[in-house]
Amino acid sequence: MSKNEFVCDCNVIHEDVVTNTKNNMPEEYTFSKLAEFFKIVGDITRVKILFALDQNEMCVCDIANVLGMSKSSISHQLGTLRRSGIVKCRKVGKEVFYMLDDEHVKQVFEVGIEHIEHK
Amino acid sequence: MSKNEFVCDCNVIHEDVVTNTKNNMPEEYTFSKLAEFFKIVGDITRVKILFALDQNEMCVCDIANVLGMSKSSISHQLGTLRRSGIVKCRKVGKEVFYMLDDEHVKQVFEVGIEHIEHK
DNA sequence: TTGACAGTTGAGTATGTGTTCATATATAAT
DNA sequence: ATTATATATGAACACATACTCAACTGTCAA
Repeated sequence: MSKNEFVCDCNVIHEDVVTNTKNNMPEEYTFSKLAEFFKIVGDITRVKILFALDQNEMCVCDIANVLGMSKSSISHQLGTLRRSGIVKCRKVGKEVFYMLDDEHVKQVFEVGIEHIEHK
Repeated sequence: MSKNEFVCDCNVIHEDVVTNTKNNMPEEYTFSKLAEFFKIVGDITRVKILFALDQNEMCVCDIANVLGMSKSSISHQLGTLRRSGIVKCRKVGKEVFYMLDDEHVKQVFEVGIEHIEHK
């Protein structure tokens, strides 16, 4: 217990780097939110939905047609996106129009596309 | 088969929007790459690793200590990050130093943090 | 050569997740 | 009221994935 105040099975190789980095790490909550956000975008169906909604607000049927998928599946994914605050909707009669909730989503696409084009 | 040339069980509500959006959609490969990239970043362990490597290049033991996790687990995740081209490494004796492979990763963090702070 | 150590890797397991199916809700039209 | 339609939702299934454990490779030191 003299030199191992860390909760893992490793020796500390570069103790100064480890200590400094530990001190600079944001709190768990920040990482959690960050990862959750990217995880939502990191699904091919949802990324397609977001791309479509970046062009037009659309109802569930429209999106299902654009992606060639079932309404149920799209509705589930829209629920996920809505609960994550990435998408919002307005109801008009029987139809529900979905749109992007956040202007950052466009920026997310740009960064991502820039990355994959850079490779 | 007269009005349903789409591969799903829905009626087309706004056919013009659907057709236009379909025409503007990038190819499957682009979406696939885009989603894959965000999926990799969208894990709390990997996002922590990337944040740490954004500050210093580090060996596996260092990262394991910073995150308080096992070397094996970190090594697995570093393999994933390396195979995705997000991280690269250099070997020095027994140690393997990992670093960010891509200058866009910093930008990804910025966009993500901006998003979660905006909420 | 032998032992110690940094790191990798495959198998196993537990958990998470995306889609489908069936059903429910809500609104509009007849 | 009844029917049709647009969407939502819970359960179930199939598949993916993050961690652990054990075994392995490669490098350094004695």
